[in-house]
Amino acid sequence: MSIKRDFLRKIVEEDVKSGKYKEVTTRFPPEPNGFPHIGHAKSIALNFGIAKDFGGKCNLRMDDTNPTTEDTKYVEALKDAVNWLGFEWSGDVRFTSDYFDKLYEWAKELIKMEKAYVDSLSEDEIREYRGTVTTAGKRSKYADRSVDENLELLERMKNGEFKDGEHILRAKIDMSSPNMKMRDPLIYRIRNHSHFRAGDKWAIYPMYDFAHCLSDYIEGVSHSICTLEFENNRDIYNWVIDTLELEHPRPYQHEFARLNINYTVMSKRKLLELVEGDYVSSWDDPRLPTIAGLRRRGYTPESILNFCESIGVAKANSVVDIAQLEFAIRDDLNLKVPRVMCVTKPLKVTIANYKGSQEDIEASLYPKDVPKDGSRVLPFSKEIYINQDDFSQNPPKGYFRLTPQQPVRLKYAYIIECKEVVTNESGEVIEIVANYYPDSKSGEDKSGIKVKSAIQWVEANSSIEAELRVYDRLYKNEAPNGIEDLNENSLQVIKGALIEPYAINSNEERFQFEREGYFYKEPIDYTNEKPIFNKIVSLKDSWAKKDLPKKVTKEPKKESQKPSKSGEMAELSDNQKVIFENLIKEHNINNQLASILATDDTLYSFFVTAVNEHKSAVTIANMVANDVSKELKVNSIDEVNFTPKTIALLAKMVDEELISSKIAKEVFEIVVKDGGSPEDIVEEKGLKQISNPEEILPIIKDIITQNQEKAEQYRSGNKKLFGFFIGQVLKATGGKANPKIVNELVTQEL
RNA sequence: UGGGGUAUCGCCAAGCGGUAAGGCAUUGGUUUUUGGUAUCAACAUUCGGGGGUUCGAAUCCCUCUACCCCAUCCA
Repeated sequence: MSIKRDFLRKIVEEDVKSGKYKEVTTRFPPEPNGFPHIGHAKSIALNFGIAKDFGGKCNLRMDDTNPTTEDTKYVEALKDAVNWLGFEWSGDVRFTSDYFDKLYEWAKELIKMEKAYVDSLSEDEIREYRGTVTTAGKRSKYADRSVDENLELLERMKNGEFKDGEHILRAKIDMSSPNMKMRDPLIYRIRNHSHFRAGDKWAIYPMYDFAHCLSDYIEGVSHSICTLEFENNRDIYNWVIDTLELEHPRPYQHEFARLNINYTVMSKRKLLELVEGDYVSSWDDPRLPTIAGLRRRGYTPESILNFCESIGVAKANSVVDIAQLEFAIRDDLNLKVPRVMCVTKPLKVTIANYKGSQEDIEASLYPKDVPKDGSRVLPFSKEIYINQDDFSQNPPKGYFRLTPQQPVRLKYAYIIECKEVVTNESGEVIEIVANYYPDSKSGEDKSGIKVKSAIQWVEANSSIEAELRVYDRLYKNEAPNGIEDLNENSLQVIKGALIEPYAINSNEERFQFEREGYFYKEPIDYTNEKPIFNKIVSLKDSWAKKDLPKKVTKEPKKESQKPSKSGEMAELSDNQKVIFENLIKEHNINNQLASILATDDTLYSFFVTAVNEHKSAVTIANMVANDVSKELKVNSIDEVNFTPKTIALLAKMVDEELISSKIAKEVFEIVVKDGGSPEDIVEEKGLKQISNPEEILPIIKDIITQNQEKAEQYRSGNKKLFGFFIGQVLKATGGKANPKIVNELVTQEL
């Protein structure tokens, strides 16, 4: 288990530590209504990864509660994806549909508790009754049906006695809840539609909000991890479990940000649009971010897992740069796959002074920085092909390849130089006549010629023609909206590329075509007669980049924000104004503090009571407005461990310089957590402030000696380190040293 | 507009009162028979803005701003 943990793993870790759960159980719960994409991979990696890290289990559950959209082919695709990524789910694949009976019983339970009712409003009426985000909704007149009537209706709904939409089962919660999701959520709807697994048994199907939490509960899930858009649903999740009074341990829901990648789309709807509109070949089109697509393109599971790990898990909506994914696959393949030579745009080279008919050159499959062995035989003869890009008659500055003036090495073979350029009638170079240096053979070079680069080549007779499918980003737009943003050049088919025999004859599936990129034997269309390779990703190319237009640097993002009025404050009522003025005049409290106290009755009365105990308005006001207010955000005043007296005491000790304000905060936190009186805590833990320089000085000297280097840096201008020294001293004294004195002494000593 | 979230480098992302981690990208140097890899170095005096508290604030408090989610009988 790595030391660095995302926030979810921290939550899990804490739950494990506190003994909340005997075992960690997570689940990956897709709806089988589409093909999984790399966003699912993030979720898979997370859920299965957490289970693995904590020695728990992870289930694979098909959330199949909507019979009209789901299909078994998606179930297979989902299983494949999990397997391919290298994970094993615990037990069999689960289906929410397996729990339909249980779920139905719970629904009846809710009715009996008068916490659910059958509503018979129309769809439009329901929407209307729900209200809006700013106005409360109102309850349906059907909400008062008797338990028996509800039970009977539900039974008949289940048996298919009604048409779709005629009735609906709703939870009875709160039609004026600020959380729209809690306005009597729908929990069962009529769907006279057969289910791909349950067949025609049911005419009603549970809704997500009812089914999901209970399915988690049935499976003994401890941590139900989902994406951010379900944050609002968490209240129902808890409501259902609480209301049914299910026994502990019970699952809790946690949310993280879903994955977005630039230049592509991740939503089911948009992906479907691409496939159905024939903008791509199918769900496994190598340009798609689907697992099937990535897989067909040649991505390895390891690279995707590494990618998922590199992007982290957090709650901020974000868009990951596609370059990060490309890095992951390059990084993985670099150490794994053999190098091979391929000429994408062949240019014939005749070696005029080559005497023999053919020779075989043995060449390593891996560069020396890849710790793998293996070699293949490279035929060489008078007639070879090089890439058109590797020859130039008018080379740009810094061009390392073959020119009429500049020799080049044929990788693993000889150095050649251009003797004659043959052009066709339109002036295009169609052939090069070259000379080679017989004594320049790779590994036994005695020619003494220095070349700037070594290029790939293939021998004319033995090389094999192949088709290359080269993919570019699917969209030309970083944040694509729709079809109009598609990159029409996202697929480029190169026919007539020439490739060395080894690539065809070996069993390897992935190769690096040297100086070109990583390629994958097209898993479906490849035949030995017609070899086809998918380009997985290109190599980094700092030469090609030079010609590219520099990415327009965005204008400085620090757009000036409207400067808000300093110390802006809430509108005060007349009564509050009086208090406000009084606080400022009588107690010498600053505007902001006064405003906070004046606008909050609880804080104000807290303040007044505390000041009665100890007449130190400013100190107390600060503590009340900062620390007390913080606690009261979480807990109400009646359920909290402290009283105004606590604060008064603390303020007194601070005023008397018995403790520092830092320690006061610390003590306050202890009181909040465990209760007790401040004085006892200070006494018990020996937190009294040390203000005696003679006591502090040796410690400072010690720390400076231990950190000579940093002291030096400080003296030569790195003033940031001041805080470091203060921190060290305070740490050494357990926070007890009087920081003011420490400040003075450290300044003096340094 | 009510509620729920989120803001730290071009892109991800650590950080939880004491020196602003790391990765990707970018820019230079070294090595290199891949313009690849590896390696070294540079890249946030500042954490959305403004205030307050503190010896000290990305971290605590107040306030403003921007963006995302919620009014499917989808999940």
